[in-house]
Amino acid sequence: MVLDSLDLKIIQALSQQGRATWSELAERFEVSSPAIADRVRRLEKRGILQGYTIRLDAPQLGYDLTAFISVSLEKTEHRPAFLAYVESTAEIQECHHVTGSGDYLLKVRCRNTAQLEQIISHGLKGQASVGQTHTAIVLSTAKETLNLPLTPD
Amino acid sequence: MVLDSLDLKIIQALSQQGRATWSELAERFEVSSPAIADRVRRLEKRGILQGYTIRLDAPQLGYDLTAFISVSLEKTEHRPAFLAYVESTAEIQECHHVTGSGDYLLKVRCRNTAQLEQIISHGLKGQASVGQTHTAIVLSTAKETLNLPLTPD
DNA sequence: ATTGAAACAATCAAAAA
DNA sequence: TTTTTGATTGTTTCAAT
Repeated sequence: MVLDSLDLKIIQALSQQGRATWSELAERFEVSSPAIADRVRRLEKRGILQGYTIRLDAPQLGYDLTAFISVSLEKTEHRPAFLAYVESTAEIQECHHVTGSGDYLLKVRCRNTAQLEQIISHGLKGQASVGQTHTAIVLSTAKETLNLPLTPD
Repeated sequence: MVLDSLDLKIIQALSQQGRATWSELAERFEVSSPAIADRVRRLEKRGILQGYTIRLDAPQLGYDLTAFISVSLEKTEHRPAFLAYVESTAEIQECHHVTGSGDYLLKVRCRNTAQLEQIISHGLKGQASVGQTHTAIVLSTAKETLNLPLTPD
């Protein structure tokens, strides 16, 4: 089953205004609000719409430091322990298995360099599987969004 | 002006359930719903809570390919044109100025390798300022969240 | 920050496209 | 199967405290 143009318009609208009311969207797209509610419920059920969240200003919350850490794993048998560490560490926002020089690319948000050091030297290097790491500190962020380029007909 | 424990609890709750009703939060945190509404309005006004959005399943929407592209800029005078290109390209979800070998680290979501090639060979390499690029393809993603580790007292 | 009233939005069942 | 309508329920908002 495919997405029609109304589904895409709803997804696009909620990407920008995740708390838009069904009646707002109903008016904007010229359908009834139960129709919007139904579409959204179905998108949720299909797992396309996974949930609702907020965009935060990390620096205002004391998170002034963002870093990307490339991690090479040596002992592949300890990979589950590494992934469990990643899962349990709230400062690690993203963890991707990637091609290229490192095995995993981590996006980390932390309060300061002391906390970053803690994560690299104790958290990551403390994992039996972790070999080399390479850290790139974010100096500034020009763009950061979750939006996907959806093209409603 | 600082955040108190109720502010942090609201932020944390909305991070997980961005459409939670004020009355739900009011009951959970044992205050009235106008109190929740007021806190949220103030967090929005201060720019701490920047907005509401949704989490999408990118593969189900046809975005099967995620890549991180490290970009080196040569002619620094064309940097604004590069940033304008980044801004105008919906497939580029993130662009960070970073320390280390490349100047910028881009997170890109696209439909397939053909589209990735288009972005690298025409989009990026078409910019006067862009020198070398290094692309890491995401094989799988173990973690991907916007949440910050907030510690309510 | 709370209370209570008014305005508004979401949901459900029935029915129609 | 999906949408609309209209009634009901629940939520947000506002003024007063």
